[in-house]
Amino acid sequence: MKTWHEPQQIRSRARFNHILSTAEVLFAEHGYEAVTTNQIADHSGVAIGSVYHFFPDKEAILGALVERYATDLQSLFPAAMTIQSDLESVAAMVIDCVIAFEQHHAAFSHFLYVLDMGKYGHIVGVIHRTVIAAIEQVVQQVYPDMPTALCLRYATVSFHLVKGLLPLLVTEQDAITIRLEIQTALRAYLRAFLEREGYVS
Amino acid sequence: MKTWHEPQQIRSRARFNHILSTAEVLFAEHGYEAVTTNQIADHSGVAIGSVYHFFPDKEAILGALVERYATDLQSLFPAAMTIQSDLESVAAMVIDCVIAFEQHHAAFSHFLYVLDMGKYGHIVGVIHRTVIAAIEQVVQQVYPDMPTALCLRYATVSFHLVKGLLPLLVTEQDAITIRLEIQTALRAYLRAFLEREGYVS
Amino acid sequence: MKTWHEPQQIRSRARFNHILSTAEVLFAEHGYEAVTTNQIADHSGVAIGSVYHFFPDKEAILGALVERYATDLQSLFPAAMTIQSDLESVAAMVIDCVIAFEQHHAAFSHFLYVLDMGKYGHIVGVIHRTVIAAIEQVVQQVYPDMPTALCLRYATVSFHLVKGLLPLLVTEQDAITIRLEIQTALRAYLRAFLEREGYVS
Amino acid sequence: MKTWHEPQQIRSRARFNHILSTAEVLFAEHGYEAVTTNQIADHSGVAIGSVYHFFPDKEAILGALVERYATDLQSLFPAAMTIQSDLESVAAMVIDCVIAFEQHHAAFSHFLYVLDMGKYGHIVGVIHRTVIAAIEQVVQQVYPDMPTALCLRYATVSFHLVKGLLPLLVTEQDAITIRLEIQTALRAYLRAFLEREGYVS
DNA sequence: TATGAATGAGCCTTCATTCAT
DNA sequence: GATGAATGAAGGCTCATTCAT
Repeated sequence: MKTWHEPQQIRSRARFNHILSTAEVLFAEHGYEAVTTNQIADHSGVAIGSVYHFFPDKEAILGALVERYATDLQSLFPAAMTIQSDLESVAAMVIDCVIAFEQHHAAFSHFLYVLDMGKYGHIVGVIHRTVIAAIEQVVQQVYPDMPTALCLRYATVSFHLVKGLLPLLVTEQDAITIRLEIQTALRAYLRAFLEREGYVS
Repeated sequence: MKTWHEPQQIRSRARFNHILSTAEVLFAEHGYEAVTTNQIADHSGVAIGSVYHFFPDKEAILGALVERYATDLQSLFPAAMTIQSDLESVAAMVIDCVIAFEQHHAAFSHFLYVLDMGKYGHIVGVIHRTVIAAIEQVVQQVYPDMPTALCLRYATVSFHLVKGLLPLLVTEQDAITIRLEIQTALRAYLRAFLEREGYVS
Repeated sequence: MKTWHEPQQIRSRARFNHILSTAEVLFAEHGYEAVTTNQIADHSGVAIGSVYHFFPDKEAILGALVERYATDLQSLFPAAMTIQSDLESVAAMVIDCVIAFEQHHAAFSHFLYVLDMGKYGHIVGVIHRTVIAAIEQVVQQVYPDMPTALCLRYATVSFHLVKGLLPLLVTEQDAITIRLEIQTALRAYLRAFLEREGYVS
Repeated sequence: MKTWHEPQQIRSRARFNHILSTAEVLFAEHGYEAVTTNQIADHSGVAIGSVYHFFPDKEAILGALVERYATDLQSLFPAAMTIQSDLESVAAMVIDCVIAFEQHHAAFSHFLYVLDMGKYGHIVGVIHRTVIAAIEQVVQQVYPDMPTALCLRYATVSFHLVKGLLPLLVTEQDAITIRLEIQTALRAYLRAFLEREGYVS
């Protein structure tokens, strides 16, 4: 039996979102594993039973948050990217987009950089797939005759390239320089990739 | 004659190493957090008390293993590499070196890719620093007049670039293609970096 | 004209019975303890609050169902049975009567065989008493001058004898043989009892 | 990994038995389901962790107790029964044996009469099988040429017959009379069974 | 030194019941 | 009357660490 409910009413949805936002803050601050469901309840000003009224288990909270992020993510990229016909300048703004996104989605970097993919990949994976799909789509639009598989490969690699570099923005002291470095790397890879595959514009 | 007395220090060190190697295998298979200290003891054929005789706590086991890896890591890049004046061909070898290293250090990829840096960075960080230092050193030798800070930056960025991309070798189906892609990215970044900083050969 | 007003009492009683029948099915399938009040509400298509409108607590649902069974139980033994002067052939029918009853009262065997009497005896006990009273009455009619206490004792013992044996019908593979065995036991005890007490026909 | 241990040392075995005996008393008094593992720990004067050091989970405590009972059961029946060549007099003492057994095994009747067989049959079943096997063996010895299947059937039915009647000793006020009644029933069934199958002595 | 039994705080989850709407 | 979101005590179990032998 489903003892939990996807909220339909306004009141319910407010509560649902409230719990989710509380969890978001806690996840961002202490990490998913370190946060207990009772903490989420307490900080939400809600009984633990209410948390389990909305979510079947702890992982479902993670899942709901990820889904929320994935939704927001979909309205993030296309808007900024599709207009540009120049892939290089697209590459330039991707990083800024992500950084901006992180600002308004407290737990995003935790999901992206620290959560164990082997353990939570089946949940967090949507984020990866969403971003990769967005990149893929842009590339496909600019190079309509590029094979899908190739688009996907480029999207996948460049996504992980940026994903691997972004944490340096926090780790290293000179964020501005790092941002430049990431752009350099991303653009360099793009150019090399296109050249190798014979798509030199 | 006390010939039957095995020197205590040696026996001790053997036990220490044995426990560590057992932990290595377990960490590699199940991940650091999932492994219990009692498991390590059992699989080592040693009492849990003995584990705590050698290591003050669980993190110390991680620390010792990381240190062992850091030591081995110093001979990561063969001497031949530094001789190469062509950094591009060096870049080509780096990936193979790391892959080879992973083969003989079961938990390496777990430490590098999945362990939460926010939580264990103070322990695992040595690995990062060691590899980065190695890269830095190679670059410094090829470009003796490049400022240290710049060398370090290049080393740091390229390290994270590769670190971000390597997991794809396991995730994606066509490992050979991925390896090519990583090399492309690494070389492209190197070239762009040198060009931008005015070190065009 | 308020023809569109369904009489409240009837609607109420219908709801009551509906909930009860739903609970019956669930109890039969999963057992009383395993079924939650929310499950009963959901499967009834009724709000949990409504369940508690009709029943003060979970045990009251059990109680109402038991009472319903107890009522039906009073017509357990067909009128024809009492006419029979031969108690042995009566004994032959008893088992079939109970089996037939079980068929139309899904949770009956659960109440009779698995529910903890120490915990729910004060509720389920009615069933026992009703059946025993029915048996007692039959015996009394056939042997009008048998002391009530003796009738009661016989009824009690033979009831528990059958109750102890009936579950074998489900447990053991050859139900037909088992049914024969139960009849043998029941009749043998009857004969021995009558003989011992000096009621040999 | 087995985090719990079957105790080998004397100290350990004492603790193990102590916990088990505490559980026995609690099970007997409140029933298996009502007793919490923490209660067992508290009443044992032991930390909850110690309980889980010896038993993998709550059901294992039940299992260990059942096994202990099954062992004791095996030394109970043969001794008393095998000597007698007269099955009827054997039947006479069986009840006394069981009653005596119950006196020294506090939770026995709870296991036998109230524990849900559908849920715990896979654990408690050993008791059933042990007793049935004992009866079967005795019958086989007295009637060596009776088919095994028939022996088993008799053993099974007579076991459940007694099992169904024994609780009356506690429920009803006149225990002596009930005991007589049980013996009557058991003997009557035995005689009828033998007669029907053509084993009249 | 080596042993391994013992510890206990704390985690995730369930479910009968209430009460404001 | 009907609704169903909200409650929160309580339960089974884990595991890093200690310490008496």
